[in-house]
Amino acid sequence: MSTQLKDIAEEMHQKSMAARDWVFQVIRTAIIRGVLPGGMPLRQDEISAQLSVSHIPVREAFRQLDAQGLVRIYPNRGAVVTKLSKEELENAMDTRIILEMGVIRAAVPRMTEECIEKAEGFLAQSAEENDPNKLEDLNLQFHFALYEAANNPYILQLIEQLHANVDRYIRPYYTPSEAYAQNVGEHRNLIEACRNKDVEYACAILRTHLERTKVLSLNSPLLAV
Amino acid sequence: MSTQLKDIAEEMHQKSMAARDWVFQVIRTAIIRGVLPGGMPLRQDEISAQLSVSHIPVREAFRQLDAQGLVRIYPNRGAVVTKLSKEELENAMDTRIILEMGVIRAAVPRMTEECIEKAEGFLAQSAEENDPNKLEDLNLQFHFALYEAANNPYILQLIEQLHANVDRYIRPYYTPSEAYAQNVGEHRNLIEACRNKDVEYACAILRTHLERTKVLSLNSPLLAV
DNA sequence: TTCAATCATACTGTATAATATATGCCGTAT
DNA sequence: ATACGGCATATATTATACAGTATGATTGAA
Repeated sequence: MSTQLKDIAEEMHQKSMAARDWVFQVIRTAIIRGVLPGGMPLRQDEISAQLSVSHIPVREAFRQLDAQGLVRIYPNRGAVVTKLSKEELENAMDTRIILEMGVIRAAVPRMTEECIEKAEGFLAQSAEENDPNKLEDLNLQFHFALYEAANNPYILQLIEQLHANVDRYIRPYYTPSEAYAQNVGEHRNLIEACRNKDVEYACAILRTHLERTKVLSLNSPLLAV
Repeated sequence: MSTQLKDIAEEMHQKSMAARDWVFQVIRTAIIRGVLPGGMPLRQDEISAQLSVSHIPVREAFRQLDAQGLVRIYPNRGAVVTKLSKEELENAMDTRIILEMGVIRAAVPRMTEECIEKAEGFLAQSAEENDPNKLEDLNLQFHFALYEAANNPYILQLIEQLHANVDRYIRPYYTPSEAYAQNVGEHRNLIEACRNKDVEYACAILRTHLERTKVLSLNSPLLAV
């Protein structure tokens, strides 16, 4: 685990970034990718030693991670990587469906050809990609390219945050498979509906897509008992 | 301002609570109530002196407040109470509408008589209350009593967080007035729709209610230019 | 007036220490 | 055997002091 965390640390090492933000991003990425598994205790001294910072920025990073639901801080006992129960994941996915259905409804009427072509670009890239991490990123970028037309940064940020919480349980399915192929087909249909400004059809496709993703994710072995 | 912040500090000082959580709640309440107005810089030394803690828990509280959108941290410059622009408030209110419409749709079919009576209780209390702060709390409790039937704590927490962000701009209207009387009427209708398990009617009432609140809030003089 | 150097202020992070709390162990009492 | 209360240890939490640094304002000269 130690070496993997440091790898991510190297990868995240941008210039002119405050230590706390850097620590935050390193841990966040590690959690999303599953490098730090759900239920794992994060000891501040250990993290601060591994990342060569003091425990102060680590505490602040924990605090922000807690606010975003990626870790949970137990008072006087430290931070633990969040491990969702089946009910909690179901709640999160239901919330995600509500948000994404709401945003697509607002987005379709305002969709420009530029948006659509951007989304098509990500879809094309994902056809040539095999790395599951990259595939998941491309999937997210595809959806967000469409959602951006809604012109509501606030809700996009909520969706992104929600995505970070459930990604771990979906990621295993983002690999060449029957389920994945079905995803690609749905994405193509979604683009066509957007291009035709067919709000109801776009909503129907997206709902089917998200409901299927929800069912898949609920079978994840990573869920808490 | 100093004295008022200390008043809230006293009020919040209940059971043994970690300093950071205490600081967080004090500042959060002060912001929601408008005691700390939008745009006001929060200097960590000043806050820590006023609340008799060191700057460490204050920084952590700032971090959490930032994650919840109540303050914005400018790197190396400190925290400033968030002041929404008209566009940002509109985005937040649109998001709120999407979330609350989604949750009421899930809640109505599962609504028990117990839920409804609980909501009616809050409604009755608000008829005898004049303090705007208390009225706003009762309003929130009324809505949440109904939403709880959806059995989705995750989305409730999102709605609560969103509410904390927009409350300031709505609070001025929670005072005996024509607009407020209209609110009460809408609330009564909403309860009847819930009792009849009339999902579509409940959604329609709530949408009207929220859209009206949105329009009202957009007239707030507290908005950023 | 304009631009650049300087300065003051406050944030950011480190190091260290003191305090508080949780947990497990052990012994005693019921 | 179980329950309760101390005790030791590990860790979190906070305080304090201090060094480093970014930012905005000010100053002063061209």
